[in-house]
Amino acid sequence: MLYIGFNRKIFTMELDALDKQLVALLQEDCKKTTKQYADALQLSKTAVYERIRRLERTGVITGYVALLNKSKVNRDFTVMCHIRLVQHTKENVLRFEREILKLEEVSECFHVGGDYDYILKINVEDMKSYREFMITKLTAINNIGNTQSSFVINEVKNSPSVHI
Amino acid sequence: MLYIGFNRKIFTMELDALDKQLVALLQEDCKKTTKQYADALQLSKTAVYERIRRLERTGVITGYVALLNKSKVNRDFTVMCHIRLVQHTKENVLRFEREILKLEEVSECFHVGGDYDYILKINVEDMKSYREFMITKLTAINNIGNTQSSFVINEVKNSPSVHI
DNA sequence: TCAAAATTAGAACAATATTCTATTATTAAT
DNA sequence: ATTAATAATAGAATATTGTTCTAATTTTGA
Repeated sequence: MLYIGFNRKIFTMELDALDKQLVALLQEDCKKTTKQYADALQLSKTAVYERIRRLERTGVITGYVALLNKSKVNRDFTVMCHIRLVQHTKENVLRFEREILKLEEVSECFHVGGDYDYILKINVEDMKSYREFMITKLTAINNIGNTQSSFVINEVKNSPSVHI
Repeated sequence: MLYIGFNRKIFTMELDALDKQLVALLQEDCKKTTKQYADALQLSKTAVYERIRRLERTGVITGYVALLNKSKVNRDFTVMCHIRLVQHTKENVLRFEREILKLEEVSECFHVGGDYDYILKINVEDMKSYREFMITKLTAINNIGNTQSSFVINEVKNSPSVHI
């Protein structure tokens, strides 16, 4: 697979069945010992070690992070916020996205097609702090047309991993 | 902070400034050495080691995972799918959520208030596979009223971490 | 103010990651 | 199909880091 262009993917690394199994395990828990992954895959420590290094080197694995229980840190009030811009000039779009990146309450932000222009996931402590966030930070950004907030009643599933 | 009830949080663990710094570091990169975190926090290895263990033991940290570059594994076609149910009986809701949990293409699913009942994040290879997913898996679930798919044009921000 | 409990530092030890060498398997060209 | 070159693997050797231990220090609560 070959793409032309600047900063685009040049090729898709071929992952064999063992790589896929390994990636699945690492997406579940990246803190097991090499030996544990090796036993699961019926390979030697070295084989697994080299495969992980290759996945890192080729950019398949981008990092390793700790996950938190949001309720334990008082950030379990989640809102999906839909935003419509007034005007879609390139400058407006870029400036909006730049401003959003500064907001620590926003954990996800997607530019989408359809009814609204952006869908954001926002994590705060409670409704009061959401209101505060809205009036002092979000709507302070220029060029926002209107917003629609969908409050999360229940997190059915929330995983950073992708099935391959 | 104290709550009454079954399966609710009993107390919120008090995190001091060092804990918060540490959690922030671990959410960025959980594979550094204890010594590296210790240097950053101006603490000894043991102090950091014990703090991490406590964060794990008290459930603040729920796990450690590898993050992937979705484009490298051909799962960079992302769709935010809004779903309305026909009927909201308890059984219908539970059955719907149970079915959603089985779908590996769905990485996030939130039960929300507002215009729609559920907002899903779906990761597949391309539009063709999304169509396939829609007609064979998603709409095969009973009790779905209608859906609205917002295709992601650009991921402005997509992080599993929360700012505390 | 004092005793009890928790936190921390530094050393000692155990476990694991990483490197090295040799062997085996895979690939690509003839 | 054969062979040379390359890549992947296993097992041993080494280096690094995680984990435990002990003592000292700080914090907490009466």
